Amino acid sequence: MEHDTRESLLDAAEALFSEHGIEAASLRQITQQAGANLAAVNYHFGSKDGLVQAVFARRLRPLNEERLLLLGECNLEADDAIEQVLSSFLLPILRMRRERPEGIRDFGRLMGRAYSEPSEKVREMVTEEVRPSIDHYLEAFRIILPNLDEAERIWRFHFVAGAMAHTIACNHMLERLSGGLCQSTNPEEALGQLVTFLAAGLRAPSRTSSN
Amino acid sequence: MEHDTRESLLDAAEALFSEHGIEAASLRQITQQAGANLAAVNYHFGSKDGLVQAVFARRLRPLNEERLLLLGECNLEADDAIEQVLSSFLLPILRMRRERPEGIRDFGRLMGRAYSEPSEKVREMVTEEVRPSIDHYLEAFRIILPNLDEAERIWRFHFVAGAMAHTIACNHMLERLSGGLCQSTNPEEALGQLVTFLAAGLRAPSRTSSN
DNA sequence: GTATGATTCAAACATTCGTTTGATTCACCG
DNA sequence: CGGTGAATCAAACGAATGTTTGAATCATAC
Repeated sequence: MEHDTRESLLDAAEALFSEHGIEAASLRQITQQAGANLAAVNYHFGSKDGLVQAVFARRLRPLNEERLLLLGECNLEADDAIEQVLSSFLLPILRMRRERPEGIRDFGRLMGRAYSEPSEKVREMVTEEVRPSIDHYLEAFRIILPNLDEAERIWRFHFVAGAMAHTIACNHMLERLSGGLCQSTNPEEALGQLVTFLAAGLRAPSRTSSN
Repeated sequence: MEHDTRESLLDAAEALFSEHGIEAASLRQITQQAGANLAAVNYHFGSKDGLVQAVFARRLRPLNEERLLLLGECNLEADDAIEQVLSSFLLPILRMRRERPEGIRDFGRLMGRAYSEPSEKVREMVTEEVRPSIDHYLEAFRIILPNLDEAERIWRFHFVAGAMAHTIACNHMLERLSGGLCQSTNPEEALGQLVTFLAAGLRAPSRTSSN
């Protein structure tokens, strides 16, 4: 089973990156939690940077594929096209936090933090991994928000991404703020609240155009 | 001028925390940029943690004072009460990024990242510094958004904070996304876009209540 | 001018980091 | 069985981290 150590390293790295941050998680912690030798990371991934990249790529590729799949199923001319597009964007990553082989849960937090990572190397890595998906969504926005000018569309897409990232990365704050009243780990609840809020924001009249 | 070194250390730490992250900015970088001796940080602040706390406290105290001052000036029964409250919340930190003694510019990015800091110590430090301000805003929300139930109000306040934090922390991404079309460093422009979007989101009908 | 306390300084402290090395173990095929 | 390459291992590498130390320097007041 050569794959076992590789996967164990990715799982441990994902969990520890999520909990302590990328820089603060040491290779010694990671390899110990994975039950592997210290040198295993450099053997399998070349370096810590290689490990970081692999951690993101493992989840981001299928994540963006699922997004684009759902986006393709949206009816962009329906009355609720905005809600459909938002759901296709938000649902895949929200679901990630609850489902399947346990480890995926951590990736949400890690991903929510990735946009504002201090390390430029990490930010560029993530940005380039997400960019093609972003371009498709901006294109969809041009169809479902024709009354906005291009700058407004980009601003509002930025806000959508911000609310999503904050919801995912800062669930601890939401729960403390609400005294447990709001549970951001429940994907259906989080999705509903997000879509309602963001769809209304996207529908706000243009600040410049007459229409 | 005993204050000179203290302030220089705070300025350098603020800039380097903002650029490289709190953990990645070393005391040697900080003291060198401040023109001080390596031991100066431990002398003036006791430890690196003490320095971090001082960096946040220096800006957060006046920031929250200004927020509450502006909030007190809002007419919560006016038609545009929502816009007024949002402006009072967003404007102070957006202005910080452009104005005054140079260093403040960096604090926005640092603050935008603070909510999702990996270090729990830092997060709690910032949370406790901001909490009283948050409580006042939640109270204002109860007045201007009476049709929502409490959970919805907290969710939406969370989204407001998220869009703001993302706008401040990830301006680089907005500019790259738009090819320079959107300039988040312009506080008036950013405020206008944010308020338009967020006010519409806050006005979305309740998902549960009948009204 | 000299004494006192605050401040600065160069140097070293013990840890920890990511990475490398070279030997050892393992699985698999001829 | 013997051999070949992948995989794992303990050990050490050099560099960087936050912190501490004790002497040197400064400003201030008597």
